[in-house]
Amino acid sequence: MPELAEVAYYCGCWASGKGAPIKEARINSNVRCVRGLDTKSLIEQLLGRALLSWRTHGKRMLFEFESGLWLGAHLGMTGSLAIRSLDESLEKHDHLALYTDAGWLVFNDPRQFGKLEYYNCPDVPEFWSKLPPEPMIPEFTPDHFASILKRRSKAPLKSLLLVQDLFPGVGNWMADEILWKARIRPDRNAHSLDPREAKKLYRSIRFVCRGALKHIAPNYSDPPRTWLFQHRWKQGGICPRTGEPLERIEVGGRTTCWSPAWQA
DNA sequence: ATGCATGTTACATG
DNA sequence: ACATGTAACATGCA
Repeated sequence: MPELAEVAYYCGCWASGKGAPIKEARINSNVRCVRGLDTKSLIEQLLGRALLSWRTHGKRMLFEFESGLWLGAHLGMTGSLAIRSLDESLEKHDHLALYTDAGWLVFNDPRQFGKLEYYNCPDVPEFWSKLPPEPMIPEFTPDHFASILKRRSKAPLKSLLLVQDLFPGVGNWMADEILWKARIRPDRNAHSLDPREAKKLYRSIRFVCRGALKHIAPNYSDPPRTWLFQHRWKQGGICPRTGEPLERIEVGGRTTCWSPAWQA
């Protein structure tokens, strides 16, 4: 589920727990999400400390707790965050649960492709400030984009858009949305783009990232029906621009939805 | 039962 | 070393 904007939404789900000291911490130490983690130490460190701040970068989330404890989270394919009220019980796959006066802050992930990490440092961990620019910010310039296209000229554009070091936060539905909006076939490669198409693709990336954040991040509402988003998974889905059937193909090992009459 | 899933990565291949 | 492709991971749902 979670891509750029869904991650931003889930990241905010613990907000009402801000400032509330953690009175109890539980971690399922036998799930894939915490493999290699010293869960005993993490639990000890969480106790008594309150959540101070949170931020996202692409599909990553980072939570700051008191006294220089930072909890990193990735939601994988099926992860989510929530607060469970104190009178309801925890749910299956609540792999991390932090008891506070505001409720249980939980990390839930049935498929366990998500990941939790922690860091001890007074300020934001070093690696965080070195992450590549997200597509919607000013630092993601046309020149930066051009250098990506030049360096990775042979991969199908659909695959390229999914590389997190290049387009942090873009996932399967966003990549399809971007290419549909730009009217470019998903199996084209960067080498085949003329300057006009490259410019169109750049603008589409920015439009989709910003639009997703605007529509989805505040309360998980769907983007408008003018987007491919609302049509892409339906059986017999119709392209909102042409009225013709959407098609599904596999590109770079991922299911890809596109509109043959619309994308060239 | 079968096939598939909005993600990442270790490993294989060119 | 670099770019790209494939399998594997663990669970739920149609």
